[in-house]
Amino acid sequence: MIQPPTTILELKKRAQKLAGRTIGQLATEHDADFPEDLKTQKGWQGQFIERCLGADAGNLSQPDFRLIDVELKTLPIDYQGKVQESTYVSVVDINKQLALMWDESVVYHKLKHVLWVPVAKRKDESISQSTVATPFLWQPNPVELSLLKTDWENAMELIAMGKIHQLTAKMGEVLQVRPKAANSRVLTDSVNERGEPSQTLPRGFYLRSQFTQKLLNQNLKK
DNA sequence: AGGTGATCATTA
DNA sequence: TAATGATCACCT
Repeated sequence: MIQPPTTILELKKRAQKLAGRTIGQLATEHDADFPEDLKTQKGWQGQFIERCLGADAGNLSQPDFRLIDVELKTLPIDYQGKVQESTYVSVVDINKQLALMWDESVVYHKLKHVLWVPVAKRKDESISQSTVATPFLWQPNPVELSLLKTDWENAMELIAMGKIHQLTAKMGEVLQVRPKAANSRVLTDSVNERGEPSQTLPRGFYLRSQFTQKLLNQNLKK
């Protein structure tokens, strides 16, 4: 078990050591097995990198590194540096009675400081051949923060109005809401437009890949 | 049941 | 082919 990093600098140093290494090399060092592909182990890579860096939040709704309040996100890219997928952030609170403010939200707490770990992979390449690119720490600038806050507030307002059925993945400039469940038949408690108890498919907040692509590009320029 | 880690796979 | 909607594994 790797100890959690106690300072940002320590985390940064650990992360930088991963750059240029393949997942196969890291798995050997950490005595870990890796799956053939991610079809049935979609979260394996993210959890493996967490383990490599000493993340300690488990599945609590908190940033991964609790001592320093930093969230870890792996970012799937190709060898041209193109982001391959959106980034899951957290579940959507569909049945919270009190209306939360942005500053108190899980989304804000997780995104206010993120260690991005880009992992490059070719489509026909095995997991073990995937290569960690250059990890970078990110804190949203005022513009980014404003975009996130607006998207979050718009989504939460619809939910508070009982109009979650109107909430689609097409909404949100940088932060969207999409299903987040074992399958499409799963239901969770909600409240409808008349304020009556209801049920709906669980949803999650996701960062659009166009947004994370910009973060990656900005970091390359530095 | 509902969080974590996400990517898969079909649609538009 | 990008984006949306669906799904997989593990944990508490």
